[in-house]
This record gives sequence, structure tokens and C-alpha cells, in this order.
Amino acid sequence: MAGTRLDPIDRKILAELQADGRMTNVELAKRVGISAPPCLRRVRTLEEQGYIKGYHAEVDARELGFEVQVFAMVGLASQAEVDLSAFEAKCREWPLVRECHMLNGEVDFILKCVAPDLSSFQSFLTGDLLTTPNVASVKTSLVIRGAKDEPGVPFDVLEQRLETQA
Amino acid sequence: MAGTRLDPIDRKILAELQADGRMTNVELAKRVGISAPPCLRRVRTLEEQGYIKGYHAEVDARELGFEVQVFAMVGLASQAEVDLSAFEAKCREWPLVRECHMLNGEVDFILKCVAPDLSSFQSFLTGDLLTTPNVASVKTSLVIRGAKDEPGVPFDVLEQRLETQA
DNA sequence: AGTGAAAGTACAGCTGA
DNA sequence: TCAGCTGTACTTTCACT
Repeated sequence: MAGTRLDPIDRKILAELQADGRMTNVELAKRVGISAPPCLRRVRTLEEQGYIKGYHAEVDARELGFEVQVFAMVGLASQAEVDLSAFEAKCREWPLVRECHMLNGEVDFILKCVAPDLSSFQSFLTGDLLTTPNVASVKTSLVIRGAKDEPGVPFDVLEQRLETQA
Repeated sequence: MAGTRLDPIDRKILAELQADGRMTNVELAKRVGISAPPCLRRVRTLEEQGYIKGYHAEVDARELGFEVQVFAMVGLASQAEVDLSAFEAKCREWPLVRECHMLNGEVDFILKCVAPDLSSFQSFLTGDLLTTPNVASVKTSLVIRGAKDEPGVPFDVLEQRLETQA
């Protein structure tokens, strides 16, 4: 489904919509240098082929009362596929866990969590994460401050790469 | 600027727009149970007050040729504020670094990076990150597979919390 | 290009301090 | 009474064929 090669206009569309996902189609068309109708067709195609997986408002977590952000490194006792999948399923159920990635190296998973305050994170940690079967070790690191948080991918890197390849 | 308390309708708006940032205003108004004009006014206010920081299309990094995702734990030689800020500034310049968070504990920063392939990440690692002054240690972990990647915050947790407080 | 729908504006009515 | 929010009516702009 998602194997069609993208032309420079498609990539520009993706870059613009990543930067401003609520841009109108006419504005988008103007920026990428084509007229509105074909621009809309391209967007629809990109959505259908899975290049665009969704659109999201970026909300201010702190203003909404999520004061705490924590990274948790999790090691499992068993790394059998069944057990890995079971842990991933647990993570999908926990709302405070926003991201879960399986890693190589010493730790098995890294979790990015948010919480209203430290005590509610602690109760998640001791009540949920640490009591989950097969969880052998958890090392948590509190985020002191955020320095950069960009969504998606760097399109300028992609363009440079395609230039040098051609 | 951003201290106004939110009512249940505002929170519903934020939750809906976080889930689908390109929803039309009339659809949004229908879902939150008010008519379109006041709904649009609320959205504008939420944007101005900073509760909504932007809208972004979620693009498929892998399909676009960013096959590799890496977490890097960085330790600095000096943790003086000037040196911390200098490193953060560097991170903002590097396009492959998508996120940079200052942590407590043994490591100073965690970086979330993307790259087209392993070799281009290696050249960033050895050519940029490791040659940066004051960088004392870097431990990288490759993401084997992603298990969860939700944007923003869990609004259901927020609602539960507000109920019990009241 | 043209139609139908949505965004955005102006104004008037309602509600609660 | 007055501030603030809501809904109706209308114009402009956009989405879509």
C-alpha cells in the first residue's frame, strides 16, 4: 500500500503539514507551488498510503496540570517474545505511559511517562510498573527541563540526502 | 497570560483536537455540545493562551526513509548553567536530534534521534556529538521496535483527577 | 469553473455575579 | 447592572466535483 515513491512536491507537502497541520488546502497549494485541487488529491493520497498517519494538536502538558515527565528504563527477567509482547500490551493500557520503545543493549525498554505530580507517578511506579510480572529492574529519570521537542522528522536532511544520491 | 482555568468544554476541545487536529470546527462543536461560533472562539482563545502550541501532521518516519531511531544518554564534564545551555543550543541545531531533555541522576541529558540509516547516525555520533566540547560520555541505545507512541497527555487521567478533587 | 459547506463576523439574547 | 458567554443570521472563503 505504501510503496509509491514521493516527488519533491509530495515531500514539501509533508514538511508543511508537519509544521502546521491545520493549514488550509489553498495556503498549502500556494506554498508548494501548485493549484488547490491537485494539492488536495496529493494530500488524500498521502493519507491513504500511510505517509500521513494523523493530525494532532500539540497541547501544553504543564499548563494542563501534568507537571512531571519521567523516562523509565525497564529490564525484564525473560526476553522471550511472548513476554516482550505481554509487557508492551501492558504499556499500551497505562495512560501515563505515552511512549514505549524496545531497545538493544542492557535495558529492554524505555518508557516516556507523564504525570500530574511526583506522588501520582510514584504510585504508578510502585503500584503498576514494579508489580508487573517479569519486570526485573526499573530505573527512572525525572526530566528537569526540556530543551528541544520537535515533532516528526527533519525534512531538510531528507532533501540533502536525495540531492547527493542523484 | 496562560492562567485562565479551563471548563469541561475546553478540556473536551483539547482532547478532541489532540486526537484529530484537522477536525472541522462544526464537527468539533457538535462533539463538545455547543454551536460552531463559540466553539471557534474557544479554540482561538486556547491557542492564544498557549494551551494549544501548534498542529502537526504525524508522518511515517520509516516510510520516509528514516529507518533508525536512537536514544542517547549524554553526560557532561561540567554541569555549570552556561555549559548546560551551550549543550542544549547545540542540540537545537542538530536536525537529527528531535528531542533533548535534561535529567536528574547519573546522566545529564537524554536525546531522541532519528537517522536514515545506522551509518549516518554513526557519523553524527562520532563527527558531531562526541566531538562537542564538554561531552564526557555518550551511551546510545537503538530502538528495535516501537510499542507505543501516543501524542500529548491522557485527558481521561485529567478528568478522573478533577472529579476526585471536587 | 461552479456548487455546497465550512470558517469567520456582527449582533442580539441569555445567564450568573 | 454589568460582564461574559451563547446562539442566530450573514458574508467570505474553502473544499470538492
